[in-house]
Amino acid sequence: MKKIIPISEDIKRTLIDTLKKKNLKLTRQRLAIVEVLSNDRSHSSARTIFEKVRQEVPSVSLSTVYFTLNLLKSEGAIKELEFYDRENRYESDVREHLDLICLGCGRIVNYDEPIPMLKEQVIQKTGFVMNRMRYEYYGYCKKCRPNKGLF
Amino acid sequence: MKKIIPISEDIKRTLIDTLKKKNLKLTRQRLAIVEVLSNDRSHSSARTIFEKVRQEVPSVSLSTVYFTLNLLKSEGAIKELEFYDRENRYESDVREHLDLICLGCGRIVNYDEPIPMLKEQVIQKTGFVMNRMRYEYYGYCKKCRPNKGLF
DNA sequence: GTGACTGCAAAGCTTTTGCATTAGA
DNA sequence: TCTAATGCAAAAGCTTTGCAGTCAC
Repeated sequence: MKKIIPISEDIKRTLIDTLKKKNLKLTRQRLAIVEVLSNDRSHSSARTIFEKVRQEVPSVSLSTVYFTLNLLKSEGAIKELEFYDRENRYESDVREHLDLICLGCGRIVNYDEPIPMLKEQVIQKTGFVMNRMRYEYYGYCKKCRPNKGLF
Repeated sequence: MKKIIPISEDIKRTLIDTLKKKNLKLTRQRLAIVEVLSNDRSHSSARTIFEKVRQEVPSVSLSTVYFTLNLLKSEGAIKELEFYDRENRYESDVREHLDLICLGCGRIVNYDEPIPMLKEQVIQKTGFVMNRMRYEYYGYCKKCRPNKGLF
């Protein structure tokens, strides 16, 4: 019987394996960053990740955080998202999904239901080959909606 | 018989009407910015728009360009997109569409075929009400693909 | 005429870089 | 040991802001 592994453990393992596979060092800083990333469902910014990592490794620097995030990003192990509030956000769940971005509270929630893919259609009509996608809806979540009216 | 209006004229009119409706002044700088935006199919950055406007109004400043772009953005007349090369891009075609972003040549092309909307589905399952969407595919266009292989 | 707009310079933020020091394998 | 990774400070790039002068209405 297959043991059920929580998604965060799964992600953590993927991130560590990514580093190991490339013979990259598993430093305390990197392990702490991986820990934060894999437990984070809220699409944190580099600064937020830095603050959290600092609780574990007080001496960590922002440049180390950026360096590691770029490393993981270039290996495709995490996704980077630019948003309209100027700070980039990072997420460790690289499965294809729609992000719901609340303009009220700023929260970003994954919509995990399957979404229709246009891959085939696009390549046929335009010759454009997709590597990676980004689907985002900007609007208001259930909690913030009452303050804003329905539309 | 309805006269056929090129889309850029249409957009130009919309942008100017937006300004007029809000009692905003139609300065030389703003008119030049509107002109550039409405003729631009390439999702220009603020700097690029600035360079183009400068040909018409040599004294224009970057801050004026940013100020005006933010004005039009806050009125919903243009869209701002953050991309992975650090400069934001602006587009005046606010109709819903998929952007195809080539990682080779950097070009951004609109995919104008209809795309399935999940609006109803999302609001039903999550209570999230969408205002604005963003669909993007990152990959390689027909021209750049040969250098990169199919996948 | 008057308040909104402009242009300049300077500041603000996020992200990157250079380099001496440190530490993982 | 030996090289990659770290941390610091400084730089780089994009965007915003403060303010005095200017211009559209």
